[in-house]
Amino acid sequence: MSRLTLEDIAKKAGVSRSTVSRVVNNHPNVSEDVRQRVQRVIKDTGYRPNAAARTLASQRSRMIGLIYPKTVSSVFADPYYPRLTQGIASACNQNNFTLNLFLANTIDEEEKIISRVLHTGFLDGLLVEAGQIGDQMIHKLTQSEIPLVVMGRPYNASGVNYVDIDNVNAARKAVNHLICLGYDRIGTITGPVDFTVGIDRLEGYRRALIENEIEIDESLIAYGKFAEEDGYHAMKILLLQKPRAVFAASDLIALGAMGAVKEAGLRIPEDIAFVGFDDHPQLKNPGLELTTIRQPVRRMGIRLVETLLDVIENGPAVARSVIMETQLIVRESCGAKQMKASILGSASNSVDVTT
Amino acid sequence: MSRLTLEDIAKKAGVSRSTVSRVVNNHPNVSEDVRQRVQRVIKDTGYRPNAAARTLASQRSRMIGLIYPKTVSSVFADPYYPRLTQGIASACNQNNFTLNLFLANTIDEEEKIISRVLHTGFLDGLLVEAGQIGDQMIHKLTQSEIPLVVMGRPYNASGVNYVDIDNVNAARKAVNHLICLGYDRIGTITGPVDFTVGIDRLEGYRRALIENEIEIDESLIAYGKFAEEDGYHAMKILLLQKPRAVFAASDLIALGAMGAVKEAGLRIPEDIAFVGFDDHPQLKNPGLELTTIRQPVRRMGIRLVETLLDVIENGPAVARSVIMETQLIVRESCGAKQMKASILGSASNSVDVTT
DNA sequence: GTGAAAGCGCTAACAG
DNA sequence: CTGTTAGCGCTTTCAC
Repeated sequence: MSRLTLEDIAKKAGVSRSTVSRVVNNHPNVSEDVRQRVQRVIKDTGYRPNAAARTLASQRSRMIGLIYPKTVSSVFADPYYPRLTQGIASACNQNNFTLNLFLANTIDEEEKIISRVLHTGFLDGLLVEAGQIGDQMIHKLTQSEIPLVVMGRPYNASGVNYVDIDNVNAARKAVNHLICLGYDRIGTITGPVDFTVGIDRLEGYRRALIENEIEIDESLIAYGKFAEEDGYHAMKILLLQKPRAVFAASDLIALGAMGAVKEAGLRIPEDIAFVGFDDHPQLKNPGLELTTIRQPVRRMGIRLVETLLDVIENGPAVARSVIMETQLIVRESCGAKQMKASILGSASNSVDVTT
Repeated sequence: MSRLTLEDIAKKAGVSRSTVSRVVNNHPNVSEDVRQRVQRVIKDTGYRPNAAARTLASQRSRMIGLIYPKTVSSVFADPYYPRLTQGIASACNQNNFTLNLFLANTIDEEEKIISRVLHTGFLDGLLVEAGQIGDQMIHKLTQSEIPLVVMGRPYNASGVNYVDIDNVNAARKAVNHLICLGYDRIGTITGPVDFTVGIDRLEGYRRALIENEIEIDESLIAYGKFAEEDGYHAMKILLLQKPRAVFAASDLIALGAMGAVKEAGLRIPEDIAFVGFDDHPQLKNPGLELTTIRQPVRRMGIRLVETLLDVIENGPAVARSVIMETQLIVRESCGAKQMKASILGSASNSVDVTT
């Protein structure tokens, strides 16, 4: 228990309370010897300032909130969120901030969280997952003055700070890779199209085809969410269209889809080639190395915090939008490695192209 | 912004600050009409008390901390932790507590977190993952007076509160199921044996064999961590011993191991039967339904919070240890369903046996 | 049942 | 460079 107060330290060091406060807060106006003396006492006694008192007096808590709306907290176990959360937590540690986690399961919980977070004033800033299109959470949060950064581009992005990747171009890059490898009948299994990320990756697929003057065949587009079983079921349907290659909007989708392909007795990539999206390290499938788009999830978490601290520090005058780089990681599932050198050459060009 | 203070509300309602405070805190000594009047004003103005001021004055913050030590935060993306965290977050919402998340990546971060959490006095209690055996985190935390509940039985459990399942008996139940089905040469792939959970599940495997007077063949024990690739690599080795059935200490291990089995051209369960551990819903493998031990991870999270609130409320006089129930879930991978009715009968007996 | 008053432990002017 | 002095907004005795 932090029974010790500033007063106690002041007494022991033979100075006033304010001087101790200055030392604790690294204020410049303290003579070197006094600083030393006070720091000694602090160290010897193990004194730590009381957080609540500090917050009350300074109106800053060094706490930020991390909100996952109900539309995403149900899929919180998707490797994406833990990884992102790790990055966020890491950056908080780095900057001596404390992270408050809010997972909303129901619309009621969302309301409760919003009201708590906005009005009790114990948070310096807020990180919110973009969530489903039409979700009112972000809208409500922007009404208030609290510094806010959104994870993922919100549907109506005007004036709100966010950190994201360029999903359209990343997906385009993935599909272009398949086109470069010479495949025809390239299909896709989409993510949820009521999230910008799902829409954007589908849009990227379309653009790649259009750019290469390939007609878009709607029957080669199967709709899913991001989960493994979505991939499995969507692939079952897609198989009827006999695609030669598939761009899956997430690694999890790719995993499920590849399961369906194997079940059908087909080989990967000889019969159907795959490119996924995410490159989650923990999804390493030892049997089949997945070609995929790597997004720097952990670093995005760090960047989110840094952006938020910037807003907290320097005000919200300009809206920040940070776009992180992605990278095509070529492994076995796309068939590039099996192909002859000449094609490999043109394919490996795309490896280093970042959005 | 919570520009409004108690004072403002008091003025508007024509009462004193203390009365408003009483209303806010549901104190009994307020006449009904005054209570009504004050509540009206609060509602109309949208007043919310300032959290820092409250904490400072009352010495209670309604915040609890959730700490993942460095030995587990690296595997935070294992579905177990997100699920547990969901349960914890949900219970916090339920009880109007705020959750502070601490993920330690390095030993330095651990130190920093401990010191912050113990001495700045802004937390009413603490939840800590048990972590690796020999980890000093819990030891350090128990030194302080702060209410503490550990997730998973700590290695030296004397006097510390914890919530866990009975890993030994759950594993025993799983292996017994395989024995009942008539398999010989039952192997296991363990979890990390520097965690109590890894040790306990291995112990359960051993006990089941001993109980049934089956000699333990150490070459049928392959050591892994909990990850999918551990399962894959361990199985590669185990295959040389030609096991007829395998108890995997986690679903992820089972997944990886089954991949290796398929790669070897063997069938599940006809050639090798499997039982896993966890029953993570998001790991539904559409190709092969895994027989496994279900542990109520989300409910464990809820229970952790409830136990902690109990300690906060009623003091640490008695040490709480809560053991949650587990359940054997019979699906395809163990081969029970393919077997003839008589054997099925005896097997299904074990289905409802809970620890 | 209600109000007055004294802090909770700290920060931040303001003098000096 | 240092000390004094007000608060930050709330809870909580203690009188009445």
